[in-house]
Amino acid sequence: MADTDYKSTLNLPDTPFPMRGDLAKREPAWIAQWRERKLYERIRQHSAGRPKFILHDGPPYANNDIHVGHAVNKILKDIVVKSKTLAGFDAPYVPGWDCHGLPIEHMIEKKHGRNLEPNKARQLCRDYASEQIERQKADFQRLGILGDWDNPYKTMNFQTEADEIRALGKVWKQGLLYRGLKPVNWCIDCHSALAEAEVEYEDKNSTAIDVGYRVVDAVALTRIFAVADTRTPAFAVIWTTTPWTLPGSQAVSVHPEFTYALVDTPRGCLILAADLVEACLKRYELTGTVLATAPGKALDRLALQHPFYSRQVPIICGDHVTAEATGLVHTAPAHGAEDFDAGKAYDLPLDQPVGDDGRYISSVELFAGVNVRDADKPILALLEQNGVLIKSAPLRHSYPHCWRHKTPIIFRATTQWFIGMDRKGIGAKTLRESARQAIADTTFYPSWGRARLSAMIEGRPDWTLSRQRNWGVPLTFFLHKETNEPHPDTEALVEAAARKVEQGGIEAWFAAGAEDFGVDGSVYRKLTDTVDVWFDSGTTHFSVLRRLANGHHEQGHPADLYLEGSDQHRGWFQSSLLTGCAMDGRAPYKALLTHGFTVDGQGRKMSKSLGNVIAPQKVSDTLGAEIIRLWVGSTDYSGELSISDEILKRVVESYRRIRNTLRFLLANTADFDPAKDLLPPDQWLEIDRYALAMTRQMADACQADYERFEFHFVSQKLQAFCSEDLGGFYLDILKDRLYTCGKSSKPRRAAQSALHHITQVLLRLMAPILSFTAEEAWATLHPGAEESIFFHTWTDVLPAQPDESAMCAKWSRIREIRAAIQKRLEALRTAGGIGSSLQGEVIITANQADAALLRSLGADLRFVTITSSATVKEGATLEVEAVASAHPKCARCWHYRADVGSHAEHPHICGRCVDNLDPAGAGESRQHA
RNA sequence: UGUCGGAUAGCUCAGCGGGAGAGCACCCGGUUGAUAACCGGGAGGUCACGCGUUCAAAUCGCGUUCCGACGACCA
Repeated sequence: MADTDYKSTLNLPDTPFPMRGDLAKREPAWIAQWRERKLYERIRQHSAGRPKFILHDGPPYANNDIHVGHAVNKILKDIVVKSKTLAGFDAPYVPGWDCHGLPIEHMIEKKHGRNLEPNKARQLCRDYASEQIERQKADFQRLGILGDWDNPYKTMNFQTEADEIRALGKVWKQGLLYRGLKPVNWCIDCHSALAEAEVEYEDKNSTAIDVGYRVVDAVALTRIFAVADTRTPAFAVIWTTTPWTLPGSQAVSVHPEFTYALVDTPRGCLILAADLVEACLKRYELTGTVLATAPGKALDRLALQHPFYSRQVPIICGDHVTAEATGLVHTAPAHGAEDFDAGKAYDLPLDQPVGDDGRYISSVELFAGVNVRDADKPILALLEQNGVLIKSAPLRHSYPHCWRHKTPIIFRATTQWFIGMDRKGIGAKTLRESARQAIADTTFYPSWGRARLSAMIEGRPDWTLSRQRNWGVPLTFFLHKETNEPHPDTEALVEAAARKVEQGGIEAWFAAGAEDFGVDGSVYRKLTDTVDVWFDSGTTHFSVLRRLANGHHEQGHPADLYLEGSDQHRGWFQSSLLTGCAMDGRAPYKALLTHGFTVDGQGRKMSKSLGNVIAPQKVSDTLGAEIIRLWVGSTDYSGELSISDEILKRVVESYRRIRNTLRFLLANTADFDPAKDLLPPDQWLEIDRYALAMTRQMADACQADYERFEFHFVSQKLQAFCSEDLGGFYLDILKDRLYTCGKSSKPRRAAQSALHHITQVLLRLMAPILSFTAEEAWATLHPGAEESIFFHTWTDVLPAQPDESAMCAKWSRIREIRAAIQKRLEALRTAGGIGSSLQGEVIITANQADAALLRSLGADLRFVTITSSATVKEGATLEVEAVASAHPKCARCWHYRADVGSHAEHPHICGRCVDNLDPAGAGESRQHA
């Protein structure tokens, strides 16, 4: 036989599983196949009857295409659901969408104008939301997210709208809902009140002004300050950054405990907080002398002249006044929460000078029709003209903005519906108290989420629930036209409204008249307000989770997990908590998991102007969705998630390693039929059993990582396992046995048995993250079958071995010694002594224990070291001698052996190859490696 | 301005009181029977900075800087 012919006698790897994934091109076909074969439904069937794990989807808002943040969120959810499925749970996933609310209504207004007939507007909103949902849905599915995509929940489904009305009824029944007049966050562009969750702080340029309110009663002033006379007019000086609130000014507040000074200046006598006199005078560029001081409470009710109206306003006392600026605060009850409270205490008029559109109403002298945004200039001019503008200066400060419009909001007193935080509800506890308890009963991943949510609940004001908009679920109440009291049959009427909405959607409520509910329309009026859209998603635990087996879904309540970005502590986590506590006295979730936001490689936010935006659609189309999945799965999401082209490139490299390891496993078990060829571990070689032990430990650790939702540890472990334990050790050593031993020989079948188990475990462990690849490999293992990795669990795969820990200890030491050997061989190689390590022979000197360890491997030691000969000597310290073999190279197994040529029939191969080639013989015998 | 979180190799991340690590990238070499793969070796970090506690600190404490989240600054 010629040298080259021996190659055909080897068992070389063979598999259709390609080395390159070609992911971007092939993934869509997988997704199509999953849909056709109804993979999600079939997983449901396979997991029927198992304990449930309910991840309740936080609904993304049905507007705009998805960005990386969406991708991160959905992929994390998908990893959770899939890992729970593999862990032996029945873990359904029903994606949802948040459909009502201003942003959509605004889009429609932009497109079709503001004066649409309300029902027409609602129809357009509905259609628009549906379109957006379809776009987002396609992108989510493209990421490999498995779920009930044909039956998602939408907050605009009639059923869901109706159930939200029922939820509202429940909150009302608990006595937590009330109607009240008070200043709320108001967005001029929205024409609507905003909830806390819709307000964000941004820097704004304002004009900060110091305004003098002339003291009307000079006699009273001299009495208060115990001075003889103030020859000049006296002014109480206030400082404000919102000149537009001055038309609403009804008082000037001082702190009762502060000391105030009467300061004689060229501008007249100024009343300022004593501690701030110096700073103020400097700011005003004035000189002055303090004539006298008096406590704030002595100024109480001193009459002042409004800076440009004829009315007089009093000085009042309030603890909200701080020792800043002048120490006096102008007070407009319609424009601030504290002002409102102070106004209430002093029975001040609650005039509302600003209308819905942000313009002063017609009764406002001098400024009727002026938008508050344009009011600074005329007001300043007027103050100047009246000689009461003491100072004005631009100021850049942080100011509340509408989170949708990014425009500054105003405070404006309006009549709204609120959910009271401190009203007694279930169990005679206030909502705040229930929420506090519910937070204590919730598990947080990571743990600091608890402190964050608590702090928010402690500090938050009542929930402003009503909106004066069209595209939202209505507050289905009837109020008495004179008393504004709700109808006595409110509970029944809410249910009647819910039924109507169940049939015809929210449109049905708006279309109906009071008489349609048997209510006397001459006495009661039907509300047309809608609820804050946060109430929609905040009640999905009721409208979606509670709807057991009624719709397409059978879900559970409370949910096991809510998983959202950290912004949802003030959003969905909180709105759901409050409605849960209001309705059930508990949170609708058992645990909360939160992830950070996505930033670029330098830690900067993604923005179009920076050009650092990474679109998930683009990554899917170039590198493949699998790469985004692996990126998510290998990032610590508790902080920020960095993504950039370079980072993605690294992820691709890391993916290749795992994929190729898989390919090797598949290629070397292609001829292996576990039904016929699988050997039990006690018939394996020692190193195979060690490989099994390693795999088991790795699997245990990964499963624990999944359990704690720490997926990046899983990715890290899989990567390290493939590289170090398999590629760099076990598989490298195994090649000789797999290739050169008889195809069906016991040593080879033992190796394949181990590889079979490793493959099974590896695929299960990677499947939640690398779903496309795991399914592709699974299909390779089960050609033509209606199979899926997700029909299986990872709980019962690996046989346990009794001596695992001893075995691992032993082989760890062997690997350490092996590293020393490789170092020595490398030196020999660099010196030109050898090329391949098989060209080398090693003599290992080791202490007694190590020597015993190595000798226990017998003749198989040379296979572990991948040399042609390895012998052991006992000595004091570990030393390795490596030399080039003097023997000829076996043409078949490439080992350099003395017995090459000793068989006449096979003059170019070694003894064991001769044995392995003998069809009648037993083949070579191996015990250890 | 407050609270919390983070700062370890080019990248992603471990380590959390006693040797500074892994994977990927990089350099060198081997192999050509995992081959647009695989194996070996190497280089690369004053573990943000400073001060403390300790026999010993990346690891504990305090402070500083930077980054981030969340509050507040609404009058």
